[in-house]
Amino acid sequence: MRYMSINRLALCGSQIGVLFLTSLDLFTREARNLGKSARTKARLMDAAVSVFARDGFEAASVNEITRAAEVANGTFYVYFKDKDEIATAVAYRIAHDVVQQLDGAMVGVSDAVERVSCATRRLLDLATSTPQWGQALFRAVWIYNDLRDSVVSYLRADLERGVAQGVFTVEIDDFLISTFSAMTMSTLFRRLNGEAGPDAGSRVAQLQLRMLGVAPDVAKRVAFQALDPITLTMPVIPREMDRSKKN
Amino acid sequence: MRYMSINRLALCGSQIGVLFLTSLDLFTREARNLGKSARTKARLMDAAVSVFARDGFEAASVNEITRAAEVANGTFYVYFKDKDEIATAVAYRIAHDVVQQLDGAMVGVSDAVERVSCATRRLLDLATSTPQWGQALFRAVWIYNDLRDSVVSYLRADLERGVAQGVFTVEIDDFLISTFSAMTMSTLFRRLNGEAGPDAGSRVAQLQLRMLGVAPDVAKRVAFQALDPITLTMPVIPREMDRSKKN
DNA sequence: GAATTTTATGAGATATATGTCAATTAATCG
DNA sequence: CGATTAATTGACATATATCTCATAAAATTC
Repeated sequence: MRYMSINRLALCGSQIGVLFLTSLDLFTREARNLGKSARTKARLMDAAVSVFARDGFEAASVNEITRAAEVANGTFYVYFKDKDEIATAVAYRIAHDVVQQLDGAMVGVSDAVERVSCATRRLLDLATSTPQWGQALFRAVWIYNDLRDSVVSYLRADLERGVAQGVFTVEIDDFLISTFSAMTMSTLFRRLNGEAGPDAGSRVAQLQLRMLGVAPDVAKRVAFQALDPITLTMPVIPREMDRSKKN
Repeated sequence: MRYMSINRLALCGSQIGVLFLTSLDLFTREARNLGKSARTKARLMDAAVSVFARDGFEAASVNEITRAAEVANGTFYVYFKDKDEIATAVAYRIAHDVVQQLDGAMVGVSDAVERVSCATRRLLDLATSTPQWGQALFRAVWIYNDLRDSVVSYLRADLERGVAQGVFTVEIDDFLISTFSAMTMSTLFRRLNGEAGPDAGSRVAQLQLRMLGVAPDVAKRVAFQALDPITLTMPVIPREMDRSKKN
């Protein structure tokens, strides 16, 4: 599955740097050196990502998750109170990874117009490179408001920077952020459903820049310019991951 | 509930004309002169609107619908095969009403910029004036693609008109339509959740116009100008509504 | 390797949803 | 009014989901 990124790279020649969100069994891998209980919990979380991506949060059932994780039904309740608890656990973790990767991908970019455009494009590339996680992110963002807020926190800063630089001529507030995000998320949705191609990121970035007040020719140039190679793409460092779980 | 429109009118003084989507028990009223079976079916559909709006399509159950309609569980299955069938029935009807009302509200407007702005603003006013129907519309649009297409069919025409007039400098295709719609729907969502005020329609229309290539000052003026009074706001005419139901 | 602690299991109690149908009630008609 | 047709009912069979808990298995400790 990770190899999809490579394929996409071949299709979209201009793109040299690629962000890796995570492999499908990230949690399991991270926990491979930890105790047994941590490993089981990790398998459940990986399974939850798959099931949420396939069925959505609503339709997903604990049974499906335990079946996917190949553990007994009762095992689930050893580690999580209910479906919501595991949902928040994986959703927040995905958001955390996304923010971290995006931050890392933009260390060298200082121009507000470029930053805003890059963020949108890279978020889309990232979420599309591992569709399961992309789906989970998409669904989670609709449900958890504070999670959405954390994902867009850097966005607000970039938008305000642009206003300060005089390149954005629009009032920055919750309404704008929300509309901006909706454009990105709608594109992610279409991208994941195969209704939009690899240039969707650039197209929506272009529209967003125009909306913000960037001149059409500049918007086009920046949104479609080749992305710089990623400087740091080191895999996520395995972390402790709260092994004491008996609440 | 219908009186909310009046309150909103008071808050937003510039608005003289108001579109009425429908009252909460539209189907029942329409069927009041029809046979008993048509009336029962209508009660179920009104109940379905309430339940879908409250719980969403996924979480809604047939039991909840029959309870709201004050009929026995078995009665439901006399009129509908399952939840999906009643869902499509009410969803398509709402979309039909919306399109009809919007068309009527824009008979006098010929300028593409004004038409696009008006459509967004009036759709939002319409859907917000009867929140239950607005919620149902919002959820339905996510689920039924062809329904969304029908709601935005007039939009595509207006956008192409604007390109022909030289006021929109953007490529009109499915991607643009979808992004444009996402902006409107996101605003509807926030409006229904109380996260955005009555000016949200104008604000999003302004952003949309900028995105399409309209100069910022023009976009602002058109999006925030007072809406013309509605010329025709006659209530929906009670119609036959397929009384022969034995499939 | 026996004792102890940790982890996993799956049957089962509880709940809720779907869809059917024989029986009942209401409406209509001659 | 009695007969016939239309409409409604709610119990029931079926299915699926949640969460618990006594028991079993596995891992760890001494």
